[in-house]
Amino acid sequence: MNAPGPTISATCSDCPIRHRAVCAQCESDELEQLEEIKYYRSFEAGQTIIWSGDKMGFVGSVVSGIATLTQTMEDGRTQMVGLLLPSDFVGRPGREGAAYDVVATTDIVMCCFRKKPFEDLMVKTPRIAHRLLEMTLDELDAAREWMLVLGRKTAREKIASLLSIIARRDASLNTGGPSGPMVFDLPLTREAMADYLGLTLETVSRQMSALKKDGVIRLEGKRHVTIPDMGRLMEEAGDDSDGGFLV
Amino acid sequence: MNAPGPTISATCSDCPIRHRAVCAQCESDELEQLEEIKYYRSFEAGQTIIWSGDKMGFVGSVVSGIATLTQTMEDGRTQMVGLLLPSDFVGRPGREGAAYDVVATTDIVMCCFRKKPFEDLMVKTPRIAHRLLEMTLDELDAAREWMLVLGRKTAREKIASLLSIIARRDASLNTGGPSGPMVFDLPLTREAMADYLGLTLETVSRQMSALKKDGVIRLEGKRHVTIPDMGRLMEEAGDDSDGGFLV
DNA sequence: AGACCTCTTTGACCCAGATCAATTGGTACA
DNA sequence: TGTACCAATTGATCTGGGTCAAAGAGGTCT
Repeated sequence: MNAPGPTISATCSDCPIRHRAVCAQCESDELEQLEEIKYYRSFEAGQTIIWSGDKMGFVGSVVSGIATLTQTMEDGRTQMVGLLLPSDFVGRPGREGAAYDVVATTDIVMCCFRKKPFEDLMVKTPRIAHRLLEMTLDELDAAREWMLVLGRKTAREKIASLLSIIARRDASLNTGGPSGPMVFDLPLTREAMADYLGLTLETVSRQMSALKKDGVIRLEGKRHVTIPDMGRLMEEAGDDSDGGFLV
Repeated sequence: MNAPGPTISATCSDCPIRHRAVCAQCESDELEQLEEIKYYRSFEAGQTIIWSGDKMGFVGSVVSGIATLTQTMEDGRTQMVGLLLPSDFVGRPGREGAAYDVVATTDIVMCCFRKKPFEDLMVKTPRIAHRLLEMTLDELDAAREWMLVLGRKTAREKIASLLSIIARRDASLNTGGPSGPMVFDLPLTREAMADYLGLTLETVSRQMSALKKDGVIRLEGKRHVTIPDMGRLMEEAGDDSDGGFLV
């Protein structure tokens, strides 16, 4: 697909692998070993990184950019089943094939580990295995939280839920706490939002307009969003507990 | 809640823990150690086994009966996020609180391990940790498969999807292969089915009647189901690949 | 500047599934 | 044998979101 990304100069110290993904609590010698089998790859917006059913040669995490996990029915209906933001992990150690398409939504850089050596390392260092279990449990929680969104929320609540997730993730990476207005650029087209939420793009557009009219969000251009009152948004989303869900 | 189940005479040899859950590939001395911290509990139909937010003192797997994982919004809307059939595992090693309610749908017997000793054992025996990672990845796949059902399928397809899951799970436990008609008892009320599928109970009832009228299923009484042609049911479900999804 | 993109918004209409309500059937209990 | 209770069915009507169609709003290329 793509040559190891020579375009970026990232070193492990700015690679999110350090603070959120695999080696969060690793000892330095374990980090060392991860370093040795690490490499970078970059993909352009729109490119499919992994096709469902393909065998995956690597695992890794997102350094910059956005990707999505998508499932498609034969007649073309698609449902996004996961959103990969910087520092999120992709891959199924111990599994052969991919279960869904992974598609780059923006230009994206990934920090990869070849699968075989990674699995070997995992066997030798239980700490990495435990960390992976933890990450997988997080993803499972997020997936189940999302099942509630898909199954029971209205279109307006769905949009609000998605915005609040993106806002929180964005904030935790860039700025300080969630006090005061939050500002971010939507990394998704209306169509991608629709695929995530089980809606049509027209409904997404209408509900965005409605939330704007009601002052819940402010929009400059199509993508630049300001959220004056995060609490208000979360009420709209139907989860009043500021409950920590994580995508 | 309940005393360790003296009502059952199960020994580990008939406990599903052996063939599908934690110790599937364990050595005998590891099994030995699991035996030591194992105990049984039983719950009555309708009883809540664990409340969302409670701290959970145990992990375990279902020996007999059915339980569900359920999420509830403040206004009472509920979404079932998982179905626990015999041999399924519950619990989040390394996590404090439960993320959702676990409710016994029928009378149920569980094979439990106290959490602390189980976690200790997990640290000592990487094989158990790996087995857990595998199980969690399975659950994640199932959850994401279900996201497609919730987000993109019609009511009829949803019902067919649920029936085909239950039929396959049931068959793999009781009879031989999936050839010839399949027969089973629905372990869920129409309301529970609705909560699983993001529908109302009336819609579930109507679609069950429609599938019956069209000869896709046969019904005796309210719960006893015969599926004359499994392939037909799977077409109705919208997944034509006989794809292995596992609840 | 104009032609051509792709993404987005908005309007008009329709329908699958929700809602409200009445009826049926089974079974437990007195 | 009646009444009380629950799960399930079925009917009538309403509505949120889908569908189809037309425009607007930035971009980019020549």
